[in-house]
Amino acid sequence: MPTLTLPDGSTRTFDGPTTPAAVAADIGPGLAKAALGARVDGELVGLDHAIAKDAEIALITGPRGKNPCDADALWLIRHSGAHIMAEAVQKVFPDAMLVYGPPVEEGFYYDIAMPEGQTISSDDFEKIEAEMEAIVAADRPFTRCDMSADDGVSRLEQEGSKYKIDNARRAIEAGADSLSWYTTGTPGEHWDDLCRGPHVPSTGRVGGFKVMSVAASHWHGDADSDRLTRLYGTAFPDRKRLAAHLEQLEEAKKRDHRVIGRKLGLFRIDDMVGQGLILWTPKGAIIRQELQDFIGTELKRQNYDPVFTPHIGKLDLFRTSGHFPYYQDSQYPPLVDPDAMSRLVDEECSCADLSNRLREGDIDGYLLKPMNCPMHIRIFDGEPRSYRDLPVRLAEFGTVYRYEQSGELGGMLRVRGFTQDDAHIFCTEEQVQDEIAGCLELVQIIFKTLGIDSFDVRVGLRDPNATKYVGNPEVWDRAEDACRAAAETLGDAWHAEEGEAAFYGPKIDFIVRDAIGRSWQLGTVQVDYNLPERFDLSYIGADNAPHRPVMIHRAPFGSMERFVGFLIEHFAGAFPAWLAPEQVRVLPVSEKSSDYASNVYRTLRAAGQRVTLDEGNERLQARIRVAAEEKIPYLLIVGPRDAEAGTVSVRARGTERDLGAVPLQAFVDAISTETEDRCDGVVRGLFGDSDPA
RNA sequence: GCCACCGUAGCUCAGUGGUAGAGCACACCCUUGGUAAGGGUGAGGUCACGGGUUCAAGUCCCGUCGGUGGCUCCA
Repeated sequence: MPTLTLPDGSTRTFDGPTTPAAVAADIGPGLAKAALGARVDGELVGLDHAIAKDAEIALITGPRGKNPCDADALWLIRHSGAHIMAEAVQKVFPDAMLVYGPPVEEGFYYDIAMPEGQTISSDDFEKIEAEMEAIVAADRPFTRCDMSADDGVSRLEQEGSKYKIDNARRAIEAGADSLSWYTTGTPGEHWDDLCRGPHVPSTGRVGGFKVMSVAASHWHGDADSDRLTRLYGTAFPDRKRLAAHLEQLEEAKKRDHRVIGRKLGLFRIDDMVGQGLILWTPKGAIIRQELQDFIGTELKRQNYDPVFTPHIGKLDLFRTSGHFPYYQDSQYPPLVDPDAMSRLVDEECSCADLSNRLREGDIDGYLLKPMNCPMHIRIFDGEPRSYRDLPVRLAEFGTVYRYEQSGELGGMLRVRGFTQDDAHIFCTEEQVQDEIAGCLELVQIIFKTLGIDSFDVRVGLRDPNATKYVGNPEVWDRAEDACRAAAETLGDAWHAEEGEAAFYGPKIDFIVRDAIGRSWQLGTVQVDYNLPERFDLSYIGADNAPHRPVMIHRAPFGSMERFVGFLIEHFAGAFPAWLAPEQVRVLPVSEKSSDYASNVYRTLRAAGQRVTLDEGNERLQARIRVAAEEKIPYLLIVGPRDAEAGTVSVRARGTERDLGAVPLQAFVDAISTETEDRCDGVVRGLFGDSDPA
C-alpha cells in the first residue's frame, strides 16, 4: 500500500504497486496526458516505473503556454530524441553501429561507428530528419524491456556490437544486475536500443527536433581508440520552441567576436602572418591599450614593479624551468644559434639528429618563450633578497608563444601568440594568503568595472589519490585553504575541483562563456612551489638563514587576446565610452553647419576625446545609420539651431532620438568625467536620465 | 593533430561542365537634407593555391594552404 507524497505536500495511497502514469491518471486526465516522466524520491524515471513503497513523487510535464521548459522534461525529450535519431540513422545507413547517445546541454548527440568508407555528411541530415519525422508522426510508445545481466550480454554478443557490449559491461561493473532495452513501439517488431532510460512515453512527444551538426569523436574519449562519427541534434516539446532556439543561435552568432571584430575593424588574422597570430588594428589596439592603462593604475596602487623581458631565451633557461623539452609538443621549435647551425650543416646533421641533440642539450638554442615566469625568476634572483624586500611583485604584459594544435585555434580566444597581463609574486609562506587576496581584488575590480557578472570561479585542488604533486602536504593544505578563503571573499558562486590543481600548486581560475556557449578560462591565480625549487631561489630571513620563497603566478585578464575577444562578445561591440575606439562623432546637419561642426570637433579633440567629424554628403539619416552600426557611444548632431545657441544635440547609442541639446562645454565635461572614471551614465545624467544604456 | 563541412569582389552571398553575378562598402557626379539607407555613373575577380579528367572546369577528381564545428589537448 504505497503512500505517495506530492510536491504540494498532499498524499495519495494506492492499493498496490503503482506507476507515475497511474498516479497522474488518478490526479486527472489532463495531467495523465501531459505527463512525460517523474521524479520518485529524487530519481528521474519513466511513466511506467514501478513504485512499490512509500515515496515522494513529482510528475514532469511539458511546458505550459510560454513558460520555459522544465529541465527534466527537456532531458527526457532529448534523450528520446537521441533514440529517434539513432533509429533514423540506422534506417538510412543500415550498417551503422551505435555507440552512445546522451542528452547534453543544448540537445543530444549519438556516437556512431560508420562502416569503413562511409561517412555522414550534412547533406544526409534531410534524409535522417525525414525518417525521424515518420517515427515521431507514428507516435509509437517507448517500451522498456528488462533482461538479466547474463541474458542481456549474450543477446548483445549475438548481435555483435562491441560498443554496446562494452556499455553493458560498464553498467554491470557499476553495479547493475539487469540490462534494459527501449523499443520505439512493440518489442520484437520495432527498433530498439540498449538503454537505462528513462524516456518520454511515446515518440510523438518529441515535438520539435533538428539534426544540428556532425563531428568526429573518439571511443571513450581516447584519441588512440576507435574514431567515431558524432551526430549532434536538438529536441524540444514543440516546433515553436525549436524555432525560438534556432533563432537564439542565429542571434548568438551575430555576437561572435570574429563577426563583430571584422565588422568593426578591431583585429585581423592574416594567412600571410600565420595561424593563430593576431594583428591588432588601430581600433582594437585602442581597446587593448585602455585595458592595459586601466590595470596599470591598479598595479601601481598594489605596489607592483613593471619589468620588460625578451621574447626569446636560451633553451637552458627552459630546461631549468622544466618547460623544455617536457612541453615540446606545444612549442614552436627552438632557434639554433647561426654559428652552431653552420657547424651542423658541415657535419651533415639530420633533422632527427638535430632534434635529439637539442633535447639532450648537446647543442644550445633559443626558444620563443612559452611563459614569462623563468625570465621574472632570473630578475628576482639577480640580486640578494632579504625578507624585508618581500613580497616582490614583478609585472609585465609579456607575450608568449605556444604551438597550439591547429584544430584548436579560434579567433582571438585560442591563439598561438598572446600577451599575458602577467605578474609573479615572490613572497614568504606567511604572505601567500594576503597576496592571493590582493590578486582576487584585482580580478574583482576588473569584472566590476566591465560589468562582467556571469562567470565561474574554479578553485583547483590536488587529487588526494595522485602523487604527481611537488611540495610538502602541509604546505599544500595551507595554500589550498588560502585559495578557498580567498574565493570565499568573492561571495557567490565558486566551486572547488579536486584534481584540477597544477602539479606545482593550487589555483583559482575565472571561467566565462563565449557567444556560442563554450567555456574559456580568463584570469588565473596560481600558487607555485616548484619553480622556486628548480631555480634554487632564496631570501635571507630574520634568522639570517636562507629560505625558499613561494611564487604566485597571476594574470587577471588571462591574455589580452582572449580577454578582448571575450569582451567584444560581452558588449556585442558596444563598448562603454572609455573603451570605445571612437567615442564621439560629430554630424553636421548640412554643409551650412560645417564650420560650427569643425569647432565642436576641435574642442572635443583638445579635451582628449577620440572624436571624428563626418562631413560626408550623405543625408543625416544615412550618416546616423552608419554611426549606429559602428556602435559609437555618442553622436553630436549640430545644425543651425545648435550653432546659434552654442549647443550640441546628443544622441546616445541605443536611443531612438537625441536626448536634447546641451551647451558644448557641458557635454565635454560630462564625457571627460565618464571616460576618466570608466563609468556609464554621466552624459545621460545631463538630461536627467542617470540610467546607463 | 584527428573527423566532417566550407573557401567566388573589401564584406555578406547567388552561380545546373559551356562568356564571372547581386546587395552593401569604395570612387566620382547630382542632391544641402534636423535624427537608422536620396539618386546616378564607375571601378573592382588568377573563382584560395598546385596538379589531373574533359573539346570545355568556379563547377568533377587528387594534393596543399586557410576557415568553421566537434574530438583530443591546453604549463
